Formats: sequence, structure tokens, C-alpha cells
Amino acid sequence: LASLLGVSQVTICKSLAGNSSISRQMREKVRRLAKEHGYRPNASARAMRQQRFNAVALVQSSEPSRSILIPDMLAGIQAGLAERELHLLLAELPDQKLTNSGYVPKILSEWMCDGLLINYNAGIPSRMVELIRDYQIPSIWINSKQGSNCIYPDDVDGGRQATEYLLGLGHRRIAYADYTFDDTNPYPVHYSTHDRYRGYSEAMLAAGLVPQIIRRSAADAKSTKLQFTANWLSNLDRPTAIVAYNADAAKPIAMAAMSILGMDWTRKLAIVPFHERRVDDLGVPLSTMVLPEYQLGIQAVAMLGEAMSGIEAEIEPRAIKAKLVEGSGRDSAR
Amino acid sequence: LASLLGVSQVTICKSLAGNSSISRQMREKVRRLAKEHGYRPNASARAMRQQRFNAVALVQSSEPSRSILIPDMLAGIQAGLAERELHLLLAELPDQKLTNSGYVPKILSEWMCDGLLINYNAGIPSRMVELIRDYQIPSIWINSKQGSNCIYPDDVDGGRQATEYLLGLGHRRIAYADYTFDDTNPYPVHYSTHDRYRGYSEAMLAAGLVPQIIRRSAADAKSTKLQFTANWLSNLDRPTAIVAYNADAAKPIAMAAMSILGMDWTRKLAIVPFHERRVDDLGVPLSTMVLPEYQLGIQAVAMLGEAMSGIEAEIEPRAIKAKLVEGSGRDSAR
DNA sequence: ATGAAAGCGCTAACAA
DNA sequence: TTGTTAGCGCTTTCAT
Repeated sequence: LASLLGVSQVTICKSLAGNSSISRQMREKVRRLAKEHGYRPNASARAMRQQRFNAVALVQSSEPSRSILIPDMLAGIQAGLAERELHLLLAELPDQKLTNSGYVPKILSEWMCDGLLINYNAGIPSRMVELIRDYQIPSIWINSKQGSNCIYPDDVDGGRQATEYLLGLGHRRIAYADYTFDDTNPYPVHYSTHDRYRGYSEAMLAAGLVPQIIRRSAADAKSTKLQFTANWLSNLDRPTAIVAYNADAAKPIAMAAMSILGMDWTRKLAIVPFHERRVDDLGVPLSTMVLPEYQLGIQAVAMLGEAMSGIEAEIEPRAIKAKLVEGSGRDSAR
Repeated sequence: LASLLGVSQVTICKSLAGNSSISRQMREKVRRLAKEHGYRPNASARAMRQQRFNAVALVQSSEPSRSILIPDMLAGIQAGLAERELHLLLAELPDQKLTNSGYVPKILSEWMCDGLLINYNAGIPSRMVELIRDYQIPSIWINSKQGSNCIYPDDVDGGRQATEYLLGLGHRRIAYADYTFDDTNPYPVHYSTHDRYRGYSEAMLAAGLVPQIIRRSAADAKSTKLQFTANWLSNLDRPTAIVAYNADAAKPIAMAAMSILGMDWTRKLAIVPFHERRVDDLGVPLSTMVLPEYQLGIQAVAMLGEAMSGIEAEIEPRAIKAKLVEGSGRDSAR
């Protein structure tokens, strides 16, 4: 090491840490030499000494339908971690093995990070909840409603906001569309499936209107989403506006509208989907309930910071509001 | 620790490692006790002792347009790492700071992993290449052409394959569509921009046909992609088939076709886009040049394994072929 | 302003 | 089959 300078390790260590009990000149000299020689402090040694890894793990299911990694959320997480000088580990847990007896994933069985961000959104294996409780690792559940230590978008509010936006523009025949049915997903549905609809229907009822849900049932499974949509869209008393559960529902609706109502379909039908970003790839940007992904990441890290700072107390669940971002179509009725 | 058993640390260590020089019964006893007490071996201590972290970092740009994390590629990486019992660190490097003098990201300045997977695809800051060379960290460049230690899809071959597929179905008026122009991307274009077109045009020339490229120029920037498409699509001698640079080009084409050619547009126009998965969200599944993302991940890890195993030699660049996955439309001409 | 010493938790080499 | 010893690279405490 830099005994080339004829000083002790201690001086090196303190210099690089910017310790003020070291002379300015010495610090400079050390820094220069370190750079020249490509000296890289060993993170594991520091971790051992400090009893702390300065790292957290983002835990995902290997089953892609169970945990989707939204880029904006990841960006939020990274930003939050960077602020606290923490590193990020990515851990993918094989669900199948997890339910098998005896199997414990490395992230839990080995001690290698200071906390967990858990991004299992639907169908969390109960085994996992137990394991995490047993091992006492500070952790935050993202996108999932738990008794404590969790954070998720306020989907009820989002459904309400979207609906009130359309009501405010004069729409009366507003339907709610959810096409997730035939997505081959054997797991319990995500809470947002209920919550978004609930927000929508509450707003409709409050306005003295009757909620109408458009969803594919088992009987519709034979027709494509496009055909299914074309079917109800050809109806003369079709809705003038749609709150869509997600972009996957908005897409076939826009395509069918394109074909049936013509290229300027947005004048006859307003679609407001939930999505992580404004939906911009359907010809004209759609007014979108943009989910607070970045904030989710930022806040999750903040909560994990709390949880890691030792005070054992459970942290209150936190719901974050989505925000309606307007498109460039004229969403107004008539 | 488990001096509760009245044995030494060593016995514990060996037992958990499954060392055969420990009696079967002892190993069992230790394992049980470890589980009961929630004992978790400390990864940093092991790392220090073994001079090896058993971890690699996936390096990305904080600039989202510069490194996109494709789920399938990530899955491939995770699978490859799992096989070798390696962990994954995710490191996001702020490009702007990187070009600033003096700034060195933690991943490089600290010693915390055994190798790097670098997922900067276009516009790699030269500073970064230098840093990595200087610090001598085993690394593999993904999705980028370098002199060595890199892996990427064979885009020339992909362009050729897509074109030959359409030629084989009887198409003659085949155009190549690239709509990336107005994507607000100030960086050098990705090599695939050239390579896919090259493969296409080579195949066309080989068949005695004239390549035709459809791309938005500065002059077209005022009209939307949809209008731009509607324009050339209304033409009577429009192409009967399109090789599309990516799904972003295929989408507006499909939408415009929907409106102009009707709901069964696939009978009049075949579109074969490049994409990470078969394009399934445009009404009917499109025959797609599916990029070998998973293989990319798997192979990148394999190459990194080689690079890490000490032999200094540089590793030959590796190109992986994309595969045409047919859709359910009838792509054939007439 | 600098250094000496101790110890974090683990495992490889060797001894018993 | 089990135990002893030593040391990985760093940082904290206390002495100088």
C-alpha cells in the first residue's frame, strides 16, 4: 500500500476520508498518489469493519408477471440511494423453489446488505413474508399493501381523478375498461384492479351517474381484444369517454377507434389510461393518469432509510397520488 | 456464535460449506442450529478472506436513452450469474459528471465487484473507456461494438433474414422504415441503425431489387409519425411489405394502415419489425425479428466468467443471430 | 498531526 | 474427524 509515502495506513485512511485531523498537504499528497497507483479501497473490508454494507437489495420475482421493473421507479430508487451513498443489489427469487420446503435464497440466508426493497406486487408467496419476518431484515414493500412498511400508488384516488377530469369536460357516458382478464396470469390480481375501478365508480355515483364496466369475460376469450372492442364501439350509444385500467386496454381501443371512427377518433372518444408515463404512441398523446413511479422509488428508499436506522418501530403504509397529465387531443365531450 | 455446540468456528464453517471431512451427524446438527438461530454468514468477511466478491456489476448510463434495460436480457444475466453463484450489482453512472474532470464513480474507485457488464449502447463517453482500461477490471461490453470483450446482436444478418423472409413470400416492393429521426436523442446513433439497413439492402440487391428507405427527415418533423405514414401509405404504388427498424416505427405504420386499409390491413401490408419480443399489441401478432436478448445476457456472463478467470487474453467480439418469429397474419404477397 | 494496536467474521493451511 | 493459528484490509480508539 502507500507505505511509499513513509506514513502509516491510518494516515492514508483518514486522508481519503477527508478527516480534518490530517494536514491539508498530506491529504493532497495521498490523494494524488492513490490516483496514480490506482488504489481502490476494498469495500468488503470496510463493510466488515463498519458492520454495515452500505447496500440494499431490490428483490424481484423471477416470474415476470409478478414483478415488473419500471424504469422510472428504478431511477427513483437509484437517485434515493445515491443520495445516501448506498449501492443496489438486484436479487431475483425463483418463486417455485421458494414454496418448496427448505429452500432459502442467498439474499436472505447470507448477510450481504442492510435492507430490502421488495417489488413483488401481486401474489406474494407467504413463505417469503415469513422468511423476511424471521430474519428481521429491514424491508419495504413496494407496490403492495401490507400492514406496515409498504408504499404504493393511491389507485382509488387515481380512478376518481380520471373520472372527475372527464366529468368536468362534460362527459356523461363514461365507461371503465379493464382487459386484463385474458392475460395469462394465474396469480391473485393486484389490488389496483379493484381500487382503480372503485375510484371510478365512486366518482360516477357522486355525479349521479351509473358506472359501466367493460371487461372481457371467459365468453369473450375467443375473440381478439380488437374484435371485442370493435363490437362495443360500433354500438351507437357507446361511451364518449373511457377510463382504462392500463395501456394494454387503451391500445386495442385506440386501434379499433382508428378503424371505425376514423383517424380523428379522439374527437369522438376520450381515453384516459393509467400508465407509468403519458401514453404517446397511439397517434396522438393521450391524457394519462401517470403513476408516481419515480416518487415511489424515492420514497421507498427514504422509508427503508428509516427502517434501517435502527428504531424498531414499524413504518406507516404510504400511498402516493397519481397525477393526470393531459394529452394533446381535445378530450371534451362533443 | 455457535460455540453453543461446544465446537470450534472451523467446524461450523466446514459444515455449512458441506465439507466432507466433517461427520454427517455434525453437519446435520450444525445446519439445524444455524437455522434455528437465524445464523447468516457475513458475505463481506468471506469476500475479504477469499479476495473475491462473488459479484459483478451491471453498469448503465443515468441517461435513459443511452442504456435501456431489456427485461429478457436482464433475465439472461441473472440466469447466467445464478449458475455461477454470483450476485448482481446495478450501477447507474451519471454521464454528465463523468465527462467532468476528476469525477470517478464509486463502482470504479472502490473495489466492490469482480467484473463489469457494461450496457452503454450508444455514445459511450471516452472517459469511461479509459477509466475501465486504467483500473484493469474484467469487463464485457453489451450491445456495443468494441475491439474485444463485447457482445451484440448480429443486426446485418437480422436485416437480411427479415428481407429474405418477405422475398420468399413473393414480395417485391419491400421498403425499410426507420422513424428514429425525431426521437430526441442527441447522441451518436447505435450501430444497429446502419447494420439493419445494410442487411436489408444487401438482400434486396442480391434479389435484383432496388432498396427503398422510408425515414423521416428534418422536413417531416412537423407532421406526426401517423400523418407522415398516412402520406406514403395512401400512395397507390406503396410497398407491400416493410422491414421496420423497431417497434416504434411499426406502430404508427400499423395504426395508419388500420385507418386507411381497414381492420384487415395485414392482408395488404406485411410489417416485420425488429424487437425484443414478438410484437403482439397491434391487433394481430406481427412476424418479428426477435433480438436474442436472453442469449445476450447468458453469453455476456459466460464471457465475463472467462475474463474473470485470470487469463489476461482479450476475448473475441461475439455476434448473436436474431431469429424471425412468425406472427399470425398471412404475410404473403397477394 | 500522526501512529500503534486491536479486532470486525471468516476460511486456508496445517497440526493433532 | 476436529481444532489451532494466522491473516485478509480496513477503521476506531487511544496514545504520542
